[in-house]
Amino acid sequence: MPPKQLYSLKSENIPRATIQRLALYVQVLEDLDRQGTEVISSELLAKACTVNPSQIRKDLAYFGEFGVRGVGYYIKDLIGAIKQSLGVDHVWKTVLVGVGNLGRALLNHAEFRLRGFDIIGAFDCDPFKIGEQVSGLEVLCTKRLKEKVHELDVNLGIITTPPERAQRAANHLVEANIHGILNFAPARITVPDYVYVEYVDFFHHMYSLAFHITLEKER
Amino acid sequence: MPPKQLYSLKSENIPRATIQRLALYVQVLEDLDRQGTEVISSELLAKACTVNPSQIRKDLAYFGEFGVRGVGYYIKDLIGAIKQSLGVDHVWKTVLVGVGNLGRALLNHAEFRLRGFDIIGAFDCDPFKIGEQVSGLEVLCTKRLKEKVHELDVNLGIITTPPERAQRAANHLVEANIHGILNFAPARITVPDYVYVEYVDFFHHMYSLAFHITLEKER
DNA sequence: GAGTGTGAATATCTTCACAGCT
DNA sequence: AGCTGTGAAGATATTCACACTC
Repeated sequence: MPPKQLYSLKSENIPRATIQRLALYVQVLEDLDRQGTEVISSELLAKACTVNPSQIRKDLAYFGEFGVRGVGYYIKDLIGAIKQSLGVDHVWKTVLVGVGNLGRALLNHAEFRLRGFDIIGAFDCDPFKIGEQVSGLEVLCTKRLKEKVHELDVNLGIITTPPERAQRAANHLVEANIHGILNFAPARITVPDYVYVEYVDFFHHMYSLAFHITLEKER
Repeated sequence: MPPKQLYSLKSENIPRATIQRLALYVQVLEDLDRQGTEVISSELLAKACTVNPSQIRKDLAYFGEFGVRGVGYYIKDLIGAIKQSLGVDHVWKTVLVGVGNLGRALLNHAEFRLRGFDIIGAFDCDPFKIGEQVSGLEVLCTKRLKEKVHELDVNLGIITTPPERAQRAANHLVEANIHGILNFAPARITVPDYVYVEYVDFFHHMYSLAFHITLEKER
């Protein structure tokens, strides 16, 4: 028998695309909330997200019934419900490996903390960088990652190393018992099954732009 | 009758996922090429990309027949074929709007030029930033974007402004007749149909990590 | 023998359409 | 009357399985 859950997951297999859209809904809903809107229908939210209204209702239905028939969704409640469903209703402690240009930019990116991701450790293997202060954090030697992660009870890791060092960074994170990795390095990494990896690769997006523009031009 | 094409597109409707995977194949293939491998089967490439071998063959089949039965794919040839299919066999001139932490990091990111995306203009509306030199470029006022884009024949735009200024940046890019936009700002933007937009939102990925880890813990 | 290219089968995701609540 | 929640239908994407080629 499965353990009792914090929220009602109606199905085991939630499409990956649904999760991505939920993150989008939160973004758009928080915008609407700031603007003072209190209630919204799936139709209007759909328009703002450029998706189909049924899509939104289906996506939400995986987690529960958050709407009111004849009325729509109370925005504040819905934001709360989605955030709880996604597990972002609390702060996630995060470490970053690779203090290059991109790493620095992310460490200085205030939005991370704002969105519930608190980067509490910065690591690099370059002796010239170790000891440096970046955005209020002292850059530490990657060898000390495991120790620090245990000390501070960290859950997530971000890799911003050059591609050739991404696998080593991943190994350190796995060794430190981190179960979620966001990899910005343009390189595949191999990790055990229980570690979940997300890739952010700008070039894949640039390639996609190039392709679609080329296609359009040829028409 | 459609105009003659540079490469043989077998179908009009190529899945978006296929394009993303092709970019991944190029990445992995270039790695293999650097390591000196000359030929690879769909099975081995599939393993390296963690996808299904038929998937690879199907993806490639949209563009042509690049393999040799009984042998596999010649890596150098395949890289060339995919790059040509995607339209990344030549340099794409690119401008960037929003010279904040992230913008600076991208301007300093040598890999962009290496991968065929040459960022030749940096724009911002902050008078304190205008005139500053970043990675060999003078930061210009966003008002001069149109003029510069025409002068230099630019095709792609990157938005790295704060979310509240993303739409204005997009308007400037559309005005300058740019047809492809990579938007790093965590905000939806509205553009005409003929403009293709790709979104890069770190937080969507962070949310996804949070969700999958939460799910795993509850099991 | 080995491995591609591809139609057919399967799985997955999206949209429709409407019953059911407020 | 209005809008959600959802089974059924439709569209898309992935995988299988094998004919075909080197």
